[in-house]
Amino acid sequence: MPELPEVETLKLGLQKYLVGHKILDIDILHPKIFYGDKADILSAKVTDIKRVGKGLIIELDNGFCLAIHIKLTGQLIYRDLKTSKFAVSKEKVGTIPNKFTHLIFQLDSGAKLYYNDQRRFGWIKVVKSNEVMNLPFFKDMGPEPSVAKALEGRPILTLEKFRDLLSKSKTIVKPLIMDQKKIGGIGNIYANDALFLARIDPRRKANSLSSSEIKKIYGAIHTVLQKGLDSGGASELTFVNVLGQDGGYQKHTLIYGKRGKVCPNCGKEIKFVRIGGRGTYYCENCQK
DNA sequence: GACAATGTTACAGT
DNA sequence: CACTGTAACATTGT
Repeated sequence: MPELPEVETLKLGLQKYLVGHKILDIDILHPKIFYGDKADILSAKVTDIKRVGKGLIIELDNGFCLAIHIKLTGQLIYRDLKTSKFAVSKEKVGTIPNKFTHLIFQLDSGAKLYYNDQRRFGWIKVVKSNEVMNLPFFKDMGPEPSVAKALEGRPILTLEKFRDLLSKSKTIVKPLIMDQKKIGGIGNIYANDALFLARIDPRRKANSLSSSEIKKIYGAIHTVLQKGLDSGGASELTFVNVLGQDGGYQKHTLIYGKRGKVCPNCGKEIKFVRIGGRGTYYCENCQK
């Protein structure tokens, strides 16, 4: 997914194009994706879009909201008279709607919001606005790196909190920073790149890291997330922005995905191992 | 065919 | 309770 920079990219796009629109109807082509009663939101108007970690919230003006998680392969694509003229990513979207389109939100003035999802892991839930943070995925979400604005009131990942978290955990550092209950928003691409940038071996135990190493990782996390955001996200699998266009970070990863290639820092071969079930790339020479 | 893929959760085991 | 590993969800690409 869509990790924090990708979801933030979507959020900004939805804010620009969706706010002010009324939801007239929802075509549910695949029921597994949609939870709740669509009658609760018909003719409601979108007032704002929020982000909680890798989750999205579409706020409505009738006391309800839509909580969204696009998991690995979800897409939210907005089309109206104007944006229909923009070309969508030929490779990641093709035509719209397509065989992976599972929900179509019919908006006023003929605008539409499409939810596509190749693997159908994602979900969209109708929830009362004042209960949305009770959803397990949102309730347990850890503090947010401060590169992008999250929902008001969400805790921020300060260096002190980060230091406290790492120094008290016996877990391996890479799965720890990817644990959404510990930190909201970091996934496999940015975890790999942040640890490479900080020159830390992803297999290190968190509580073995020195104070200055922790500070380096903290800085590196913010640097790579910001870079991801500046590139409009990473379109490694199927991610596209709200206009259906590719992001650029996948072309600029530091080490993620470079299996069999050489380290950009020292030229030695990049190692690939599995840590916590996830593909992990690192340079034995540079990351200690 | 085998294996891997930006995520999350449930469960079994240590 | 803390932590690790595995499978599951479904599909595509190498």
